[in-house]
Amino acid sequence: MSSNPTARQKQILDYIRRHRTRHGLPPTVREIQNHFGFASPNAAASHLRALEKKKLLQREPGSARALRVMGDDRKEVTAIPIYGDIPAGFPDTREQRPDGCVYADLDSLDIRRTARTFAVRVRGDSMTGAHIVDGDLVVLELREPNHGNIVAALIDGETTLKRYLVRNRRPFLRAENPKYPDLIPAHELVIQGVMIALFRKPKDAGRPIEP
Amino acid sequence: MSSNPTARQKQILDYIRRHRTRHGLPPTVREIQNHFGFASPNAAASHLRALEKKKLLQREPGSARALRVMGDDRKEVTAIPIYGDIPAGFPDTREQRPDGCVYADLDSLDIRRTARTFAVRVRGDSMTGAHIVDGDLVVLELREPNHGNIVAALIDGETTLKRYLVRNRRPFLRAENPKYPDLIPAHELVIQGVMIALFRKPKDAGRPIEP
DNA sequence: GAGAATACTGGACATATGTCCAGCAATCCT
DNA sequence: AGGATTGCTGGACATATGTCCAGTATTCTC
Repeated sequence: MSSNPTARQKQILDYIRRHRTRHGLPPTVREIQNHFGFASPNAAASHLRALEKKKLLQREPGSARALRVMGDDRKEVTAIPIYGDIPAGFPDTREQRPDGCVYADLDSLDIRRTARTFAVRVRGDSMTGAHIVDGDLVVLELREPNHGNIVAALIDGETTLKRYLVRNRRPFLRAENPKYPDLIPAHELVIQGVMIALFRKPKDAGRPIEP
Repeated sequence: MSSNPTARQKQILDYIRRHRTRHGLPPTVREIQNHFGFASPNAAASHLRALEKKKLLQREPGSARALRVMGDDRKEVTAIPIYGDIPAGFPDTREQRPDGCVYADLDSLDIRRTARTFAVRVRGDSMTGAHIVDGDLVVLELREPNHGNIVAALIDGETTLKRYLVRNRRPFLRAENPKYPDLIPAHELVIQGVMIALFRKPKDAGRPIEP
């Protein structure tokens, strides 16, 4: 019976979430009022009432800031392991040691829980034509690729990112960089994953000294 | 000057932590009082005062439940609001309506909790030279840009992504695409944010039909 | 066209909550 | 011995905060 929020109600929910992560606690009714410029606290309160009715929010009557956005606990943060170097035989062996993890929610990445997802740090310039550059973190899903997908493939014991193409029913790999030739697999094509997301943190994001 | 808590003060800190993870928000002074069986709220309040003095706790005077255990910045997922369209005057006006949120952990993005962070959906091809393409989600931080940073700037009432450069002490903007000329600001340069991360979910990440 | 839901304004009230003052006993420091 | 710190009791106050009532306008729904 939990219906969907209206556009306005979605904004309220987002504000509550944002306030919680920024300040460590949910906002008060009047903080919501001020943020949205309401003239009365009742405007905010009635939104909360509506959201509670829709079971999108839980409240504790009479208790300050006692707001709990439902489904936020369910908003699972997936830990995606980062493999700097993928050895042969992946993903059957379990000896890989992730160089860390990146955390993101399922909705943002459109990740299916059942899927095996991992990330690779991109090295080289073989995919600059697809605007994937050295240092990027590419999130991959373990599945069969479709024509045109960008995939991580195992070639000569090394993992590289290439575009997966099919011509005359024969799959081959193409680097998105004229410097590199197409790769026609001699025997078998080992696809380790299909790109579903990209994550970049510029190195030059220099920050001023903290005050 | 941050000394160590006494045994009792440690219990207080632990209770605050536990309450926060269990209920989603820190306790009130009187909730602490009741939990420890104090006869007066002042008993709890003076503990909080002592903890704040030792810099183990941060409080917001006059604000309910505004307790923050220091050094407790766990791996928390930040909700970053996505602004599809940023109106003039941002960020002073409060009329912005996020089109949603993207969630990521603080470590991945190197986000400071105090910083104001938001995201913009990239439109156009003005930054393809920097490998930022249409549809990308750019995470920005509200701060002064440095030479070479990629920034969101307000030009003619529209927000566009450009590289921020300084020559002869004069700042100007450069699109990373030869199609577009440099932008020398006539009067004032309105910088809305500095890029700290990029997030891409390929549209062509075609998936096979779910079983 | 009636009714419900949404999205508010405006004012008011009860209480939840942070804070302050005065005081007491025990412990630690020097 | 004396002062500072800790750990409380007891009472009180100001306000921060949740909540309620009445009313208006718009949009959606059937």
